[in-house]
Amino acid sequence: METKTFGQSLKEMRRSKDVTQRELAASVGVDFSYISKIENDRMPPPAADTIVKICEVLGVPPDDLLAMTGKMPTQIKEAISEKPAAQEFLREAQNMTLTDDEWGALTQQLKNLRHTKERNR
Amino acid sequence: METKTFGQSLKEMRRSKDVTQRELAASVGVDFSYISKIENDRMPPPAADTIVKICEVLGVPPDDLLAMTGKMPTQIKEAISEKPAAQEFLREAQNMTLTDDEWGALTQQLKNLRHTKERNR
DNA sequence: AAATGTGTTGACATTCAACTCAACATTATG
DNA sequence: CATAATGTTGAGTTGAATGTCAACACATTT
Repeated sequence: METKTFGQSLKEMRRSKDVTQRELAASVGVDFSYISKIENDRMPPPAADTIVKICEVLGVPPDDLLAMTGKMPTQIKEAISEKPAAQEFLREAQNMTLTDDEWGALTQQLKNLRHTKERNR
Repeated sequence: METKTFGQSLKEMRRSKDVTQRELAASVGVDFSYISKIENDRMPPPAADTIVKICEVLGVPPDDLLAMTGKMPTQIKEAISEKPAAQEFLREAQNMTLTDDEWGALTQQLKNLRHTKERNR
């Protein structure tokens, strides 16, 4: 399974929206040459927040690109930073080295959590 | 509820173990003046990995100090970076802005997850 | 072919976290 | 008090992340 690079993915996304590097760069607020380098994998992927902006401009969800880089948007990072309970959860999870399936199960339970609450109102 | 600062906590921990700043610094591998600044909150808390080392030297679990700083050890960060499933979970959790109680519930379910598995073996 | 739009490249700039170094101040001990 | 041990402070350093700028190349249109 040949996985696409970050740059390749971005280039495809941008072209599919019929946007030039300069247009994208201007909207995002970076230099257009930077977009070029990213698309050709001459530089590492941009900061998480920049990725989010790029995706906003292109009108696509940032999840895929973010996942490729292993970066987390500032917003999410901060939310976790402020929550000791969340950190404890993560440390536990780390200790247990969860599988993807197990993470999936937890995501499901996350949703159930709220649904249960709804029912209890 | 007057919460202790990071520096205050560290200073107490260190003194309770009867260790000097220089001793601690040497064992951890930083300059002793840095320890001083941290203890007096003249500088922000050190990197997560340094906090962990400090706690190892002092023989205490790093969890409390880490929680105060909102930082995550490299090891944990990397583990998450490599797990898209974990990132998806975190994004979901972020969208839902979980309460501490809800995080607690999830931590509990995290443990159940494994217990269930054990039973199923 | 000239001008214009678009993409690429190399060198350099900026910012920030996380420290170090040298000097001085304070506290404890003989 | 003298000396050593310990702690404090201000200025500077270092490396990584995240870009910018200027120059050039290529492709397209007029």
